[in-house]
Amino acid sequence: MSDERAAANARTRNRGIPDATVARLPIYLRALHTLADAGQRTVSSEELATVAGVNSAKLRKDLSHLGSYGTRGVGYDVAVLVDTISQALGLTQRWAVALVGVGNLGHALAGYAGFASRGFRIAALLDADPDRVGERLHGMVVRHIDELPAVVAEGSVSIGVIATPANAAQDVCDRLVAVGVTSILNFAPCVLSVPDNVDVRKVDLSIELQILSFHESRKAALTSLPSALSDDGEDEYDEAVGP
Amino acid sequence: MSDERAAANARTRNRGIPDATVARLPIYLRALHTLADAGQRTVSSEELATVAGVNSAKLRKDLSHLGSYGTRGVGYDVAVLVDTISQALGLTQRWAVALVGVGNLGHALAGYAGFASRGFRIAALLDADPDRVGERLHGMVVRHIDELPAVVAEGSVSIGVIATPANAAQDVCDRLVAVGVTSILNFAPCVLSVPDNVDVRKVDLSIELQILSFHESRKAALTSLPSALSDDGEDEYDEAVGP
DNA sequence: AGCCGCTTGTGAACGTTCGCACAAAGTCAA
DNA sequence: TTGACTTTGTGCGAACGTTCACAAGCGGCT
Ligand SMILES: NC(=O)c1ccc[n+]([C@@H]2O[C@H](COP(=O)([O-])OP(=O)(O)OC[C@H]3O[C@@H](n4cnc5c(N)ncnc54)[C@H](O)[C@@H]3O)[C@@H](O)[C@H]2O)c1
Ligand SMILES: NC(=O)c1ccc[n+]([C@@H]2O[C@H](COP(=O)([O-])OP(=O)(O)OC[C@H]3O[C@@H](n4cnc5c(N)ncnc54)[C@H](O)[C@@H]3O)[C@@H](O)[C@H]2O)c1
Repeated sequence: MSDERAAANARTRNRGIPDATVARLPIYLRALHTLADAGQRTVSSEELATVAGVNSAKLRKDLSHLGSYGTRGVGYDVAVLVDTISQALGLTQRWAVALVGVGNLGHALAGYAGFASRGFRIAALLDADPDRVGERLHGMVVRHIDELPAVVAEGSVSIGVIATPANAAQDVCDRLVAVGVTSILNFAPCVLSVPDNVDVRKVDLSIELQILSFHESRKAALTSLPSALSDDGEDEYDEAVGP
Repeated sequence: MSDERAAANARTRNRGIPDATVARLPIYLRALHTLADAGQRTVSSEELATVAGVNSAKLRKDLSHLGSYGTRGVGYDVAVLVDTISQALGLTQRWAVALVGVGNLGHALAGYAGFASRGFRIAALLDADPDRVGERLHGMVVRHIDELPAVVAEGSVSIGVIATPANAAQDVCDRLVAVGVTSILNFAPCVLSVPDNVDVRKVDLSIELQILSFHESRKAALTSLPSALSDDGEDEYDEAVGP
């Protein structure tokens, strides 16, 4: 082994699987399910990479973090890979999710089939509005946010989804954390403050649109200006392009 | 097996502002709006970084890509920074957006105030279902997807949002590209294939949940293992935004 | 004016991610 | 068994991103 350095390096901050890889595993899993449904038994890294929209070397390196499950000259067994990735992502168990905020977005989320088709179960719908509490929705009854402790205890909830307005999100977040939720998915456009042991991920539509806007205006500038737009970050203070 | 490396390969060209920075500019912008609403005139990198949930050195480096707009010993003028970032993101113009797929999610998106409050305008709602076409929704009428060419031409639409089922997404995407849309936000859980000049961003709820699942199961494993309490969580935490 | 404390802007070190290129390891046919 | 062929798994350098640390610059105070 020439892994002295690698071992020392890994020991410094060993997380096992790189973040970038973890973020892609669900994409591979989805692609594999598609292939499995089409009856395909094995798949090469080249083919799977194409379906998943990534480079094949990257795919192989990603999978190598999970172990060595391929067969050289053949490829990967689709079923084995599905199991392996599911295992790595912790999808062998069914996670219970509490959805807080049953407004416009919350209604859509509550009925989203993609929750159940992956290993997630909506354990409860919660809202603060008395008019909403008691509403029947997709076989569930909306309960009051004050019932959160009971709901979490009953359902072994460890994941919370926040779909409230931004000004309520931190309060809801604090309540979730207080009752033991350690993973939060936040749809509200705000930064949440949580303890170190709690993971937060956010989905923000308007951030995505603004990123598209950046590229779009860059493209528009390129079509009208033939010269390359180059910024050397030196002492020149060149104002950005206008519309 | 035609075009797989399309997107990743094309973005090798130097763009001036790093991708990671562009992705954070909207967060800074939101934080700045909050501060401005609270009447604050200037802000230090330390304070703004705290509100935005990032490291202050990172914030300063990000802003330095836009030019030198701070005053040493004082900080940044909030209004100037809002203008500068808005300019950089191309938000000085109002982008027209076409929303395709007015189902559960589409209904929520159509009514989303966050569209308009940033510089985006929903120019049209489109669906393929004859029963949905003609429906009035938030002051707009749902039109048939076949009217897309007319809709795009009328409204100067350059951004498309796809909220159809996954099996229709590629077809809708192709139609959007065919009529000149060059930025697409995709909510369907699938990989879209587009020409090099088209940008695609995706929002995928179930990927986010699966990433949370990974960390959650990692945490569960740690509580039963006595050794090696290394830091696992790597998230954005720190302060929240104001009222 | 001169000093002092504060904050920006950035060089440099470090960490992470990417993708090429290729040896190793397998299949398959004869 | 051998050899042709296919595909994995990974070493490596480059590109990208993050963080530290501090000189340079600014405002205010004496
Ligand atoms: N609608 C969209 O398409 C969309 C898209 C992206 C992001 N978002 C964000 O998602 C969030 C919800 O959006 P929406 O359109 O559903 O808003 P909404 O106003 O329709 O729904 C919000 C719901 O949260 C409930 N609520 C308020 N305070 C609460 C509290 N303290 N505890 C529990 N519930 C509480 C309200 O009673 C309401 O039912 C917002 O932050 C919005 O910015 C919405
Ligand atoms: N509902 C959610 O909370 C949620 C969350 C995340 C992702 N998604 C994804 O968003 C997409 C939409 O979800 P939904 O729950 O709104 O589904 P939905 O079935 O309620 O709505 C889909 C809409 O798309 C329309 N449509 C179908 N084919 C079309 C075509 N070729 N052209 C134009 N319109 C077409 C349908 O008529 C329907 O109105 C799905 O891909 C889903 O996986 C939904």
